[in-house]
Amino acid sequence: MKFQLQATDPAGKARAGVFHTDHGDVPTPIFMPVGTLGSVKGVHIHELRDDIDAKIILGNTYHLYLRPGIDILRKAGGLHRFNGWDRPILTDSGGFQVFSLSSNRKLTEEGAHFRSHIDGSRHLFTPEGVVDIERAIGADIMMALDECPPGTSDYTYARRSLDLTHRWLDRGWRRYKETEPLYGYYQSYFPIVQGCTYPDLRRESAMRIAELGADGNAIGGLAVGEPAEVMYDMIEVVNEILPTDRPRYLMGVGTPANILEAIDRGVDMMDCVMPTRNGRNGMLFTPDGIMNMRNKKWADDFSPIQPDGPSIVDRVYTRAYLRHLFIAGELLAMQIASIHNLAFYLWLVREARRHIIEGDFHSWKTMMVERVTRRL
RNA sequence: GCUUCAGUAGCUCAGUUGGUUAGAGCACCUGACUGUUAAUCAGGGGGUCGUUGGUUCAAGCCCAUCCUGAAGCG
Repeated sequence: MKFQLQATDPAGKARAGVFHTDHGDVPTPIFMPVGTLGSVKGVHIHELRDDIDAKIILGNTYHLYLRPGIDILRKAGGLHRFNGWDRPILTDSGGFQVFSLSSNRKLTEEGAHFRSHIDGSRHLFTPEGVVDIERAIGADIMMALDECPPGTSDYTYARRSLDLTHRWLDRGWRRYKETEPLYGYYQSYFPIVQGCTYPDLRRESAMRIAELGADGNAIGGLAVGEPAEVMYDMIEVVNEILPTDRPRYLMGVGTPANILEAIDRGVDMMDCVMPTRNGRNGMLFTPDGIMNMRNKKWADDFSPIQPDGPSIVDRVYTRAYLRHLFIAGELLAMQIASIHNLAFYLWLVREARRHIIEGDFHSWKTMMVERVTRRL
């Protein structure tokens, strides 16, 4: 059994559990820092493990395939040996990159044809090929190749896209079952629910995905422009159907409030670039609200970033100093902000888990959502 | 003292044969960012165009004057 459910919130659908991997256990709910190219931007492994206490990080198939390339990752013995991270790694399939970032791509039944954003070279991602790449990367959790359609897609497009994603899923799943890990440890394969903002498509997709019996199931195609309430509705629709004895992974979400609302609706895993990207751009997430560290009001605030914060950076650096570093364009500003934000996100899900186990998650969540959305 | 060149936004500078509310980059202030092509992107405030006078329908631009700075010559 890969996943153990430990507690369910009596007032909602929030769950606490543990996902077991050969690189260690992941307590859920969990937030997973994004490390697209095999590095969480601006954050050392030491900080990630010992200060932030991240339990699992992401890598990206598209980016790692283009650079450094699969040969290098095979020679290295997988991404864990390459980047020094000895805890679990999840790889996104690259579907999101191919579809939302590359303007020069074409979809066929076979797969996704695209051109490298680095040198313009032509490539083809098939569901089978992506499994092979993820085997070479050595991810503990491999994501299926899907199409992530725009949030504005009409029903006809959403219908066609979903059917293709399902056919691709069958092919990827078959390849997954036919192949073995390269480095001696187990790898899971997570399918992804799509269906845009159409409840019937979401239900159909969730049923199709549930039938596979994968170690975990993902919800994709959300937070792509639709209102948050619509996203929450789609999560509810899908989680009515996805099995309760497997973790549910909401891809690419989100703000601290999004994360709490998702957990409240039975989501167990999440990832997002927000804590690192927004951190690099001067935004800090805290239990008391959002701070833009470039704002003048912090110029002479010599109090710590967050006096009782979970990270060392919260306690040793002042707000005035951090603002100075941002205004001066110092690298350290981005490092401090990234570490702070990730430490906060990990603290938030640890607290969520604690409250689920203690049985008062729902009321705690309501209070926290109000707090974390304030502007400081 | 003479000659030449230069004075336009906080800084460095554009500014056509004179022709609408004088522009850029940086800086400053403020937003945005959701399975990372992002130390990125967007917006805003800010100018008696060195001074005074003249020519002209109209002057940052032409003429004179003075002020300031740089270079060269005595």
